[in-house]
Amino acid sequence: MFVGDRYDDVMGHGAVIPAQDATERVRLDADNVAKVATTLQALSTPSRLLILARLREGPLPATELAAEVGMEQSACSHQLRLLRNLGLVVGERQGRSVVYALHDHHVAELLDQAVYHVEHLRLGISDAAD
Amino acid sequence: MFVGDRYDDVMGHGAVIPAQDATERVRLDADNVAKVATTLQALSTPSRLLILARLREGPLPATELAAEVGMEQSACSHQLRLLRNLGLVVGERQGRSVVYALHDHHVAELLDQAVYHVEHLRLGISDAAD
DNA sequence: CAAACATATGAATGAATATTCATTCATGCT
DNA sequence: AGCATGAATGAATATTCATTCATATGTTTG
Repeated sequence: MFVGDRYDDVMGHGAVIPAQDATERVRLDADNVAKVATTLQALSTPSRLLILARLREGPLPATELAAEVGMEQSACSHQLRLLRNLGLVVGERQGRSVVYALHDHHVAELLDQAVYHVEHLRLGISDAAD
Repeated sequence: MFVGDRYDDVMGHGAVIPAQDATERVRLDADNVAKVATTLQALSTPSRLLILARLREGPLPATELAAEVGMEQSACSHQLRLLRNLGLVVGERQGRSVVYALHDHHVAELLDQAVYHVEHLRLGISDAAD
């Protein structure tokens, strides 16, 4: 399993700017696609979305987190590992607990943007399977 | 329920969420979650991402589209149906062809934002399965 | 109408993955 | 040390889902 490690400033404008002025195109080459897809997959399930959304409001120990999103501890832990491996959340041990939090503001914004745009789509979700 | 507080840089990552529209908070109730998750799932696979990314640059008839993203016609059609059902793309018949395009600017922006944030995540993708 | 082209569909298969159960590991308390 | 709590793990199961093959529907042109 390989990972390109340096995506620092792929887009070339050293500062954080809203991407809405799309001067730089979406530009998805084969490399990026896999990475983007994999990461977005983390947001593609209700359980993980709930976890992230909850953490969006602030850090929380694992057990409380599981309780709040209505999952079994084990199931939640599995999903947290996934999110951890993807670098979306971080867990810090504090006594008996491990307090989880979003990794950084990009995760938070990604969440916000995703929810915002999805909410504003005229989506006729019918998704009659495949 | 502590829902609703701000994410006042609890982590110390210097992340004060700008959010283009502060009135629209993340607010994910059980209803929304499913919809958001379902929609984001459309972006969670390389094939569909490629399709959307290509359409992001302009409309295209189905066959050309399939060719450009390197998929079989059938597979591409299946994915297009999915995207259609989700309201992310639209297809308009023009003679023999059906020309596909992104549904609206929200889809385009969702794509941009997703790619932008994912690119800027220090993600240690290792995802050692589940 | 027939032939050729363009797209959609259905069934089937295989891979990926979310969940549960049982167990283990780690930490704190008395 | 012994016990209780919190979290992670592995194996097993069930579900979800992307792709392929074969076929159907639709559309234009000869």
